[in-house]
Amino acid sequence: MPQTGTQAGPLVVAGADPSVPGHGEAATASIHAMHMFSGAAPAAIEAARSTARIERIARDTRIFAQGSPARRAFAVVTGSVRIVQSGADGGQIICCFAARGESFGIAALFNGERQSGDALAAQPCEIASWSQAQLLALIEASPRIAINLIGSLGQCLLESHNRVRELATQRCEQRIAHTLLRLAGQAGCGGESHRAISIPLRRRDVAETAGTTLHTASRALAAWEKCGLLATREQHLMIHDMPALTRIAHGGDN
Amino acid sequence: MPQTGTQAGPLVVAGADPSVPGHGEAATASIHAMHMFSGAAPAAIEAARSTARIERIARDTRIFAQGSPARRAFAVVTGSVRIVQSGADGGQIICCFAARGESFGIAALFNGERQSGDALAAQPCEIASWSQAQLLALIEASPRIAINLIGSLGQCLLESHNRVRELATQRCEQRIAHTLLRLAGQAGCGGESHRAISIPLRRRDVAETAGTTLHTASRALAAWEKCGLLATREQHLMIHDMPALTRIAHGGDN
DNA sequence: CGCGCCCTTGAGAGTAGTCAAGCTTTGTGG
DNA sequence: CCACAAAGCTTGACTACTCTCAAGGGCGCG
Repeated sequence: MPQTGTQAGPLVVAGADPSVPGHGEAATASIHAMHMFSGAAPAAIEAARSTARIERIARDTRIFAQGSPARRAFAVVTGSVRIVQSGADGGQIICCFAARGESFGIAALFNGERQSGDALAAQPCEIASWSQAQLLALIEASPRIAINLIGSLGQCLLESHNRVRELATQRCEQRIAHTLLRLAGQAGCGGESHRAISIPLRRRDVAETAGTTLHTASRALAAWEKCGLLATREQHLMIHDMPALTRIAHGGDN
Repeated sequence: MPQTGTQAGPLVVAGADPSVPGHGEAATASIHAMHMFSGAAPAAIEAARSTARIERIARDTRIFAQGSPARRAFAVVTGSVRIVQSGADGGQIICCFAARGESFGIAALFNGERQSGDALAAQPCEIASWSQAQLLALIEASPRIAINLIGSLGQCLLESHNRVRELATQRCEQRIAHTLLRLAGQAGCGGESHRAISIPLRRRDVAETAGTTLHTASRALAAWEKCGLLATREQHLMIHDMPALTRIAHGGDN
């Protein structure tokens, strides 16, 4: 566990933009707003602010690699990140997306495991990170941070269990619908029935999140697009009829 | 959040055996050995010991119910627990098993979520539990406990992601093999090539863990049993050829 | 003895994966 | 500004894995 301060070594991040010195003002302001620090002692938040390494990441750049030992805790300041796991046989899935304010790369941090997937910038990002030792110190100063992390890891786990059940028991179409609803909940903006997903999604991404093939996902989305249920514009999905999607997700039509 | 001490109300546990007063000696000794307390301050462990509610649970008894608010943290003293999630459509899966020394019911604890499944005693159990407030106090006294919980939740999450990938990309047979290997790792005893799984498993359990139907699981296990790869005796699985199973799991034969 | 639970096995059908081809859009370099 | 290449999307036809439906056997327990 090297480096303690702001002398950011190029340990994990390729493609960091050096035009950002390390502590952008806008970025540090939003550390308050992060899940993991909500309700923490002001001193701990200040410490988090001053020890954070903040980096600007270009789209599709890798933040950490599958199989590498987990040495840092990450959180999204702006943009979004997707975690992609590849199997030995070439099979790929998207484990999850991390949106603004969410942490990622925590699951393997305190148990000696290796990262279960590549973390890739789904769009241009600012990413904050802390070394394991720094995070431990922060938790020591304010255990509330650990509680928050337990809460969000738990949420991921519950969600993952839902996904497992859907994969095991539901039709492709239902799973794709669920996938969109989940993403709309996590990173959507708009009203009750119209919602736009702020993460760029190719067909392939939808497929790998829903656990199906590009072809099947494309067929379903094209069909829904045809009947006005949703629309795609430059890899951004807009849902025009949430109730109908919900009905499909619940197996309403067959 | 009611009750604070040892006046155990029948809040969650049905079928508790009243012949156990509350603090068995053997049970409290093994609190030391639990993951969640490993490395914690002795005072915190003592506090954990003195505040734990310990209950004896009969096989197939429900410890908490899917959809109920999470109010307590649980850990297995002896026996094993399975967490079963049921969908609105009747589809069921086994989210995970908790074996000796492992905690469960934590995922929904600090985020206001509800339990994602029923917790059922897979065999006669002794279960320790603490209220949310008690656990918070323990963590305050020794943040190491929170770190341990983050570690084990993280491990569950990594495992769940692996399961998702397997469900999305692999054949039934491979998934069943993976399931057995995972269980052998978690609750197995024996050597390199011969291993017995100490959790009782019906065909149905294997199916719901691997994400397939009773029938498909039965066919695969019967075939493997026929060629001496494994054996079943009274719902207990013994694997006789781990390398061969591993080969199947990796798609070795097709 | 009969009922319930668990396991096995067979036959048929359908969802979704695989293979294949062509279209649209985007970006790059001449 | 156009040509070409690369990436992404759509669609069709075929195949097969696995689910569904169905029936029957073994075992323990009331």
